[in-house]
Amino acid sequence: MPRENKSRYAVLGMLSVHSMSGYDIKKQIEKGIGNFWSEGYAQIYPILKQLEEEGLAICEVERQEGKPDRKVYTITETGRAVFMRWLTEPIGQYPMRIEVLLKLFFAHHADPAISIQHVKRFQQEMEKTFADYKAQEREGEALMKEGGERARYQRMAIRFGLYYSEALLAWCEETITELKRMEDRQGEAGCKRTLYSEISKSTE
Amino acid sequence: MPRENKSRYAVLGMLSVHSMSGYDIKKQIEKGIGNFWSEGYAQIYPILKQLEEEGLAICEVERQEGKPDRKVYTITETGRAVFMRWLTEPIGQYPMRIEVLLKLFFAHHADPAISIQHVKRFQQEMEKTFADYKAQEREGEALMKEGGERARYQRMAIRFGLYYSEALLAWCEETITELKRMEDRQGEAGCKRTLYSEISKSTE
DNA sequence: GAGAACATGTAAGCGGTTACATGATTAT
DNA sequence: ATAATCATGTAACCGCTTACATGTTCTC
Repeated sequence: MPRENKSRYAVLGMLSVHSMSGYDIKKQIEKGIGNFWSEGYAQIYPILKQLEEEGLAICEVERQEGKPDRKVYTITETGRAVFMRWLTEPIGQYPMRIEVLLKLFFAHHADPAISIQHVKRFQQEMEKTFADYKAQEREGEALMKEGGERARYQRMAIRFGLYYSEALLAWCEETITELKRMEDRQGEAGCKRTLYSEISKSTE
Repeated sequence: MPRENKSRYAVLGMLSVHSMSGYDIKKQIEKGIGNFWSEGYAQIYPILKQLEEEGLAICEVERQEGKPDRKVYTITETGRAVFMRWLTEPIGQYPMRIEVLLKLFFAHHADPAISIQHVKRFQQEMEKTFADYKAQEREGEALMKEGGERARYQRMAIRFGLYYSEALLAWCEETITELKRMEDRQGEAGCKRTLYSEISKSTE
């Protein structure tokens, strides 16, 4: 089976909540699911056009003063049906590609200091991610009290992010500690690491 | 800047460890970094050809009896230099696309039972991932005692997987519990969920 | 006899990113 | 002045997956 286009469903999903323009969709994706999903205009606009052609959404032009026209898209019943079909379909497993790990896997070729840099950068990213999710959690709590069903589901996605980023922050600390230990040991031995020299290690 | 081809570096990385054929590379990637990286033959073979053309690897044909010929590739010094440049370059952040979360985010349109299915499937995947990493950890311990520097780095990647999958397994349990609670509450109220009906909730 | 493992590739086509193109208004 | 926000799009290009193509040997 040919793999299906998930971007379509992200766009359709946004339209299932509110009618909006391509520009809005981008903003909403960034705000709502930006931590685990992203779409560019170069994806969104062609998809919207296509959805209209297929009768899954209709488009109305909204004139504005002092601002460009907006093309507001509304999901149709067919659109909702198609979206629901995707929503109920079982998920497929996604292949991951984690660049830090790829570099770490081959890092014995280089100085540990290089790896420390990589992991620290990843750590910064995770800290940002964690903070984002925390902020979203606080925001979400207000909505939860209003008794929104939707807020409950969104909270689950946020909790995912919290579990995820917290765990990986712990990994970063552990790993940086270990890398520093390796760096020290190397310093003691007076060995400088290059691609072609393998340091001889004394088994402690 | 145009984004660079990471698959090239995965292949080059494998060659930096041992000379091998495209077939071997596939196997080694699956075995060694399969949990966080994957490449298909349709990537590997053209890359190898290209690497040879660029002088980053050389190819020797090895004749075998009863088996097809093997084209064994060996990394050149230029190849190592190019690989090292990538290895020392800072990592870029990767955009994630997690399908479960996308579905969960819009799941208020559907019955909680659907979400339970999705999360359970994800849970199964994570259990497999966790078991894989655990097995790799045990294997790795043997190598660690031999005092391999490389084994230390590989262990860090494995630890990443353990932190990662353990955290997400915890999330799965929490989420399934919550979803079941929502399912029960819905059953009590006698409401059936469709796209167009919003259930009214009594604030407890 | 069927299927897995060994071994190397190509072609088609979608998916996704980057860069380009345009143009008005508002805030610093 | 300069940058940011609002707003919509296109073109080119690469990455990556899927499917196709071929042929032998060994195992069940």
